[in-house]
Amino acid sequence: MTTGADSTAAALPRSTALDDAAARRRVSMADVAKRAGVSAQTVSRVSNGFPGVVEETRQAVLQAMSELGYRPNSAARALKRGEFRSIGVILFTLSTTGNMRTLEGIAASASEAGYAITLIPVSAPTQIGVRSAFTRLDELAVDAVIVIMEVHLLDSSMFALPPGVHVVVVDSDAGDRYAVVDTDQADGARQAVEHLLGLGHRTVHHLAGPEGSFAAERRAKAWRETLEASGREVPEPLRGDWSGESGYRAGLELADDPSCTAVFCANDQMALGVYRALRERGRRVPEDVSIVGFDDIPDATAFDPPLTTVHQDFAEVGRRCVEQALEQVRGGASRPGSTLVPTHLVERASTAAPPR
Amino acid sequence: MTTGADSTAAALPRSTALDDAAARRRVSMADVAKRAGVSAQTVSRVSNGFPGVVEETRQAVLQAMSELGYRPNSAARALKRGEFRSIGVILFTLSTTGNMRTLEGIAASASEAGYAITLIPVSAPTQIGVRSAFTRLDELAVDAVIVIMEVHLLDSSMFALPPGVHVVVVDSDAGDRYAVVDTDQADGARQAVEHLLGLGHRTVHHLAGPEGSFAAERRAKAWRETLEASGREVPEPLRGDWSGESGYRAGLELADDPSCTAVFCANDQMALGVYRALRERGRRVPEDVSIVGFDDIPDATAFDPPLTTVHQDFAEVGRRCVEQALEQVRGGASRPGSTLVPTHLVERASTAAPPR
DNA sequence: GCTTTCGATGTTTGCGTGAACATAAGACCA
DNA sequence: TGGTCTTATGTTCACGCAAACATCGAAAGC
Repeated sequence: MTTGADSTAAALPRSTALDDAAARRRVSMADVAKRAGVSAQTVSRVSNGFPGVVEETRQAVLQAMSELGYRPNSAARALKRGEFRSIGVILFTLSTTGNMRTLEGIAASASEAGYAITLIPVSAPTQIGVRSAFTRLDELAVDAVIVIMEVHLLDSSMFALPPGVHVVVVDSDAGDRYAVVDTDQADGARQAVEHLLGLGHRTVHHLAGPEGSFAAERRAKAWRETLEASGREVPEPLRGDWSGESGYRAGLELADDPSCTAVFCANDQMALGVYRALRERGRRVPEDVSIVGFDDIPDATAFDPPLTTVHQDFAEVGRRCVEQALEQVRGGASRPGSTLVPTHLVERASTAAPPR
Repeated sequence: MTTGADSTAAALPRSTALDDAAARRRVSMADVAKRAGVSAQTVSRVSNGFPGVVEETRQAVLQAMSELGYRPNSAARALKRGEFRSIGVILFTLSTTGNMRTLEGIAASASEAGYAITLIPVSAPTQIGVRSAFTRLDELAVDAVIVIMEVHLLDSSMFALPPGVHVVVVDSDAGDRYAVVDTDQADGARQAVEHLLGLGHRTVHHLAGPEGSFAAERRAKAWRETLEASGREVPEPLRGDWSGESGYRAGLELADDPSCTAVFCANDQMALGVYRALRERGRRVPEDVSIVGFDDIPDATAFDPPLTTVHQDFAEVGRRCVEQALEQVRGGASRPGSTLVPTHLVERASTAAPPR
């Protein structure tokens, strides 16, 4: 860039050079003020909609603004106000329905509250990846951070958390240390299992999510406890990695077990894989085997048969996250504690009474 | 968190009231400078890794920084430097594989280049929604904007685009006005159709995306042209809205048409719905009807049968977007023109020769 | 021994805003 | 008519940082 010469010229009231400089440099309040024949402060007042500016002046300023194409400089604003009006979101992947939807909810609520969202991607779900994301926070213009991630990855990094940055965590059990928002996964799992037991199944098999996932753990735990509470036998759970592929592999095992009449899958995608495996083995859903999923992805209605699954209100999760974050920003204090968003079972066509 | 008091106490060995005030304020370079016994400028040099600071001094500054928990104030930095090091992304929904993946790609590339991503959600895919998103741009700290959206919604709003903001558009035909990045959808559609014709199908039916979608139009157009180029009959295309539900409804029609032996679906989710409709009507995939999708969503391998589909490299799209955006930021000029990312057909098990 | 040079560090300044304070010009009342 | 409010507008300054320039001390060259 070689604007140096121009800006120097701008200091001197000259003709062409000045125009050039003004064109190159961004329009500031001072430019608008000069054009409108008022002081910069008056421009500021108009810009912020403050009272005490007579209508005539206001119009003159407004006109000068639009003529010059004035945009307030948010850096200067942030510097002056000491806040950025932006919330950072740290996450590893958008590839799961939950994360994606939660992010959407966050984005919607934040923009409604006049806050921007700054995405902080984590390159890899490792301590190093997470740590580097948090390091990047140092130079990021955010007032609060929402972490969508298994918090056990964070433990050691969290100590490096810059003070003054408020944190809300999703999908974690760190309610003792941070503000946590999540869906009531345990209750969702309970509803799923009880629904199947209510249909007459002797017990319910479980295709769990990967190890190390709190979501998977919570769902598995609630499944087990619900069975135990009813005095049912608890079959050995299978494990997938959330993918349809892994569901298919697990489904093959399940299909070979004639005692298996009901499966609670930890997410919908794995359920899709299970469908395929069962069909391949000649077992019908729901006549021979009932399936319940978790998430209620949009495609669940297009599954064949449409999937009975546990619906999670991710938009609400996002909303609460922002709510918590802003509360902290405004209150200045961190407030540990959990917020649970209710889940509910959506009954479609993949469950039925067991075969006799 | 109330650790502030400690660090302040160290900086200013004075009374409580003062400590409190300083604790509330963020640590600035001046604080670090005082603590380390150097000038603020030296702190700045260390902070930016500039040369000309003797190792001993550097260490002292570094130590003072960490003792005080110093974080550079990015607002002040942006104000001084005249750039934000942030790219805005305007999009309506994350709910489609493409948008989500593209966003991921953008986020990854941007953070690699030292840029942050600011999400600018559009509340509704209407002129008003889009316009308000662009208006919000005024107060947003971004150097460039990537628009992931059907550009025909933008037309009139674009005139209000603040000067000095560079734009890259995804999924659009506005290559004459803006820098556009997209996958080579026409070629993908061509490959899909030719694959089916190559298997011996007389013609290929098409389940198109919604009206007004450029992606849908492009795919439909290429489908038609490929058929025409081979001198095949062009059946009336059906229309869905990208959802599995709409695919199911269209599939029902398709199933009733005995002449239909091959369907090219404009996306994978609709293909899933078609699967279900065909199965309900007793038509097998691929023995009776071959299906090809578009997108290659992760679940495509878990479909039953695994779906043959057109793969799009969204990560690459995101990468190119950032590349284009940064080029504009650095070059200062807007550069219209299209960048096409190749697509390719992934053959799985949903296609076969037609029944005889 | 005296300047010259250069490397390390300090001082000044201004980026664009908006809070706080200052001023000017009427309006109103006694 | 003089004084007191009120209202509209202007001035000053600081936010935190870093570019530009200034200074200082020591090593190098004569």
